[in-house]
Amino acid sequence: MDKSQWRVGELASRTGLTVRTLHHYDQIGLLRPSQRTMAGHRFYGREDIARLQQIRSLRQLGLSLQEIAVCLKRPGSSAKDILELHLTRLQEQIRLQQQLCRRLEALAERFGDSEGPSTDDLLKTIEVMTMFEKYITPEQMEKLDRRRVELGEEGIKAAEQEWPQLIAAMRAEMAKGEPPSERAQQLSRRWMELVSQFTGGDSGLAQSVRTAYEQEPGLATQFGLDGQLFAFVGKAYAAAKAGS
Amino acid sequence: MDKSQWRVGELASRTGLTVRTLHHYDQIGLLRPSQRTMAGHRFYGREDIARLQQIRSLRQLGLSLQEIAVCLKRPGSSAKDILELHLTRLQEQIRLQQQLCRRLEALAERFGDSEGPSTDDLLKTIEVMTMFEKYITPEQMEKLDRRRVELGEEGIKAAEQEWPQLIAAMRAEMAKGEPPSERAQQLSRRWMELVSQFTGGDSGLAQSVRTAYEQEPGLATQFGLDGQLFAFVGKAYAAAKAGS
DNA sequence: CTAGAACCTTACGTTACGTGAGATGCAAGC
DNA sequence: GCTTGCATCTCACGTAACGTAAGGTTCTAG
Repeated sequence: MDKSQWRVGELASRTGLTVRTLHHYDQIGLLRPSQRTMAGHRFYGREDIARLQQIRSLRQLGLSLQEIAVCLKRPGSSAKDILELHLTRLQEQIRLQQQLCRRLEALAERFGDSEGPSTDDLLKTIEVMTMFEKYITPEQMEKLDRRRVELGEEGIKAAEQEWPQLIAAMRAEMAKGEPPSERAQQLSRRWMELVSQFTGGDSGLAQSVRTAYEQEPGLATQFGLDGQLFAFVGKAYAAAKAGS
Repeated sequence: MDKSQWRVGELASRTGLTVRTLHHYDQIGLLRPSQRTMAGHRFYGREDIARLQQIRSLRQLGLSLQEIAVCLKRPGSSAKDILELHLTRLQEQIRLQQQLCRRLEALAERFGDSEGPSTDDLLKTIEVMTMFEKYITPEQMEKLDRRRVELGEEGIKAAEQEWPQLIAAMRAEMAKGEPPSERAQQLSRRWMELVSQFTGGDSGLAQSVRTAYEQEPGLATQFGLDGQLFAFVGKAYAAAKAGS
C-alpha cells in the first residue's frame, strides 16, 4: 500500500522538480505542504500532490507562477480568461520572433558564404536594415522582399556593384559645377532607373526611402551620399526631362 | 552646424532610449562616454553615437548585451557565429512556442463556448493532456490530431458520451464476477472498436497509451478506470474472440 | 542669485529559481 | 549512547536588463 505522505526530496525526485523549486512554491504561497514536522520538515499529502499536478500542467502551458496562483485561487472563469490572454500574447510573440527570424535569415543569406572578416560589413548592413525598418512599414518591406526575389541573385549583385560607380561618377560631375552636363543628365536617368528598379515603381515606398535618407544622415553617408548630391541629381534629372 | 557632443538626456531622447539605459550601458562597460565633465556629467561624442547605433541594431536582432559586447570587442568572425547561433536558438524557441500555441488553441476550441464555471473541467483536461504528452511522441500527437479531424466534431462528441456509459456498463458486468458474460463480451468488442477508432489502428500509439495509463494512476482514475477493469476487459475480449 | 531642469550615485524590485553556506534532524551501525 | 552520513532546514546572493525612486549636485535661464 502506498503511503500518503511524502518529504520534499521524494516528491522532487518523483515529479522531476528540484527541492529548491518546491521550497520556492512554498515560499510564495503557491504550494504549502499541508503538514510540517516539529523540526519544520515539510510533508506533502495527497491533495498537495494533486495541486502540484495542476501547477505543473499550467506551468507547461507557459503561465507564470502568479497567473497559476490566480487560476487556482478562484476557480471561477478566471482560468479561461488567463489562458486566452496567454494565447494571444504567445501568438503576438511568435509573430515578432518570426519577423526577427526572417531578418536574421536574410543576413545569413548575404553573409553565410563570405569567408573574410566581414564583420564590419555585417554591422553596417545591420545598421542600414534597422534604419530602413524605422521608416518602412512591414507591408512595404514585404514588397521589397518580393522585388528582390523578382530581380534575382545576379540582379542584386549587379545593382550593388553599379551603385558605387554611379555615385562616384555623379559626384565627379557635381564637382564640375552647374549646370549639369550632358553626361550628368545621362547618369541621372540611370540613377532613377535603378531607384525605380529597387522600389518597383511604388511611389509611397520611394517617398519613405527619401524620408529615411533625409532623417538619418548616418544612413546616407554609409553609401557616400548626402543632401548636396541628392539635390544635384534632382537638377540633372529635371534638365534631362526638360531636354528630351 | 551640428554639435559633436551630447549629454545623456539629449542622447536618450534622440535615440528613444532612457537615461537609465545609457547609465546601464556605461555601468556594464558596453558604452562608456568618451568624455566626462569635472562634475561627472557624461558627454557622448560622434564615435559613441556610432557605437550606440551598432548596439541598438544588434539589440533589435534580439542579442543579449553580453553577446553584443563580444561582437563589438573582437570584430573577427565572432559576430557571424553569434548571429547564426542566435538564429538557431530563435528557430528552436519558435518551434516550441508554436507547439504550445497549438495546445492552447486546442484547449480554447474545446472550452471557448462553454459558459459555465468549467474551470475544474478545464484543469482536468489540461492535466490529462500534459500527462499524455509525457508518453506520446509529437509524431503520435500529430497522428491523433489528424485522427480527430477525420472523426469530425460529432464523432468526438459521440465518443465522449459513449465512453462513460461503456465504462459504467463494463464495471457492472465485472461486479457480476467471472467468467465474463455474453454481454460483457459484446461490450468488450465495442470497447476495442472505440480504442481502435481513437488510435487509428496504430499499435505503437495504443501501446503508448496503455503505458501512460499504467504509469499514471491519476490519469486512469480521471475516467473511472483502473487496472482491475482493464484486466476484465482483456479477459472478456479474449473470450469474445475465442467464442467467435 | 535663484528656481527649476538635468544630472549624479546608490540601491532595491522584477522572474523563477540555482547554488552555496552553515545549522539541524533522522535512521543505522558500533 | 555515539558517531556517521544523508536529508532537511533557513538565509541569502546571483541571474538580465533595466524601472523606479531617493537624496544630493550641477547647469542654465531669467
